Amino acid sequence: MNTIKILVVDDEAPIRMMLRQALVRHGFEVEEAGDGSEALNMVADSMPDLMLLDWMMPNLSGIELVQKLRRDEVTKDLPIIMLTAKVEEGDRVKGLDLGVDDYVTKPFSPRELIARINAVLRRSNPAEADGIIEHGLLKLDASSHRVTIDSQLLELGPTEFKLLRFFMNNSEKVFSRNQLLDRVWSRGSFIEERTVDVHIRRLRKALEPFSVDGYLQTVRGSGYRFSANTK
Amino acid sequence: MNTIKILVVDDEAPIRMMLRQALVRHGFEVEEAGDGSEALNMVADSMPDLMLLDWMMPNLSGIELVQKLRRDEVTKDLPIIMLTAKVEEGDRVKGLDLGVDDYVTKPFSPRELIARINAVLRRSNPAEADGIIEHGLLKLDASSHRVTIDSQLLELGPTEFKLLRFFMNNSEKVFSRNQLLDRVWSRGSFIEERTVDVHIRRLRKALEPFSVDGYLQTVRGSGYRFSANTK
DNA sequence: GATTAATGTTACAGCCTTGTGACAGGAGAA
DNA sequence: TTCTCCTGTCACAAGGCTGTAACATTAATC
Repeated sequence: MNTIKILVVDDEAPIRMMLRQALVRHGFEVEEAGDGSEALNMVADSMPDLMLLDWMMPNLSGIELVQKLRRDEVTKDLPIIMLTAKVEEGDRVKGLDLGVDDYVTKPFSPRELIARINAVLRRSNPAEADGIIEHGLLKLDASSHRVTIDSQLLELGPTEFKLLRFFMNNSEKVFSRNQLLDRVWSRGSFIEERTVDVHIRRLRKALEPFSVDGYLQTVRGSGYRFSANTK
Repeated sequence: MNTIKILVVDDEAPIRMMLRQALVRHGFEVEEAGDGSEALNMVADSMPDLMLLDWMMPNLSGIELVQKLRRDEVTKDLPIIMLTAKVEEGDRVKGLDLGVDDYVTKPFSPRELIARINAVLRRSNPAEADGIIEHGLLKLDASSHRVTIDSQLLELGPTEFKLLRFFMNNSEKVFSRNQLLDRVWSRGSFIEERTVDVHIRRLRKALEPFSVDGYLQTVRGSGYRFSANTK
């Protein structure tokens, strides 16, 4: 599981601390900013996956910060959850117009906050619903999460499944180990390049009893390639 | 694709305006009603695809409106999403009993609203309407709320029933715990993902004495799948 | 053919996911 | 009220998967 980075923006250090604690406990990576302009820098620097923003802040207010982010092409889709002390009609409407993704009103429980965060993250995901991909005897059905070869069901682990899906969606192209780590393992993890080799090996072993081999090809010095052409 | 018509029922014009704006921007067709009786007329006239209903309204209240609609054969399946000012346990339960499809608590973001609307529409589509579904030895009669396996009556709790019905209506597809929470539990509250596991377990336990197992399959790392294929 | 680098294979300890039973609280019935 | 059924959560157990290291094998260059 890749770690998700959350930027906490609040002018009060104790509250940041509390939030950090709750978030870290649930496996998120946390960064902090004490005011709006600091937040802008951090967003530019490390592009978090989600921003938790206190509504009331000195200097650059929450409103302005959100406006700025929304205007920028790069950050206009950054999921933002606002923390509000209480529901004020005026603020609410403003926030809605700006495109904030969700509100959490204080006081809130850590669990609720986590649930909201997960909901927003899930929603902002483009939903990776593919269809059925076929290459020769190999058939991969993403919706049922099944792979068959010559009508025989294959047993694959999660990573092997993702790897095979990626290759079948990008056949005939060579990918370096690093590219594969980026695109199959999803960023954020620090994994040895050689790990890819091992998973390739596992995939090959799963296919071996059925096919005459040749789907997963090694391109020495460059990486691997999936090819439907037998041989 | 057909444009989808949404009826917005709220007594406050500014809020209707705001909602209209958000909905139109996402490609929906919008109609408005300022109170319950007006809403009844519009439903009769133009049969919208979904109704967005403010819980607090003068005259005909939200409760009464829903009751009336649910009693009428023509409108008893009209998807309804309620807008509530805050989560009141009592109201929520009442609403669930009446057959409201989902809740959105203010304040909410346009994105969240749109997401909920799409979720409800998606859910109401595959006609999980009453009917008899059969998969192998399993037979589920939605109208009489009965499940039999090999002609033996099964005792299921409300949640297990809904879960099984959902799976039987969407067999062979893998659903993540979160998807299941969205589509089987009316997601007004925040529920732990692992809760799904427990209900799966309860369902399996209920089926166990009869079948040779294999209906409810675990897809490690992804979720669960219902499959009629033994194994 | 020898040397060196790259890739194939295997084994394994730890982590993560899932299975499972227990339990407290809530809602409804008696 | 008290009782019963149901539900969501937790804690622990079990087992599968994963990333790495270590060793074997193959390819490339000279």
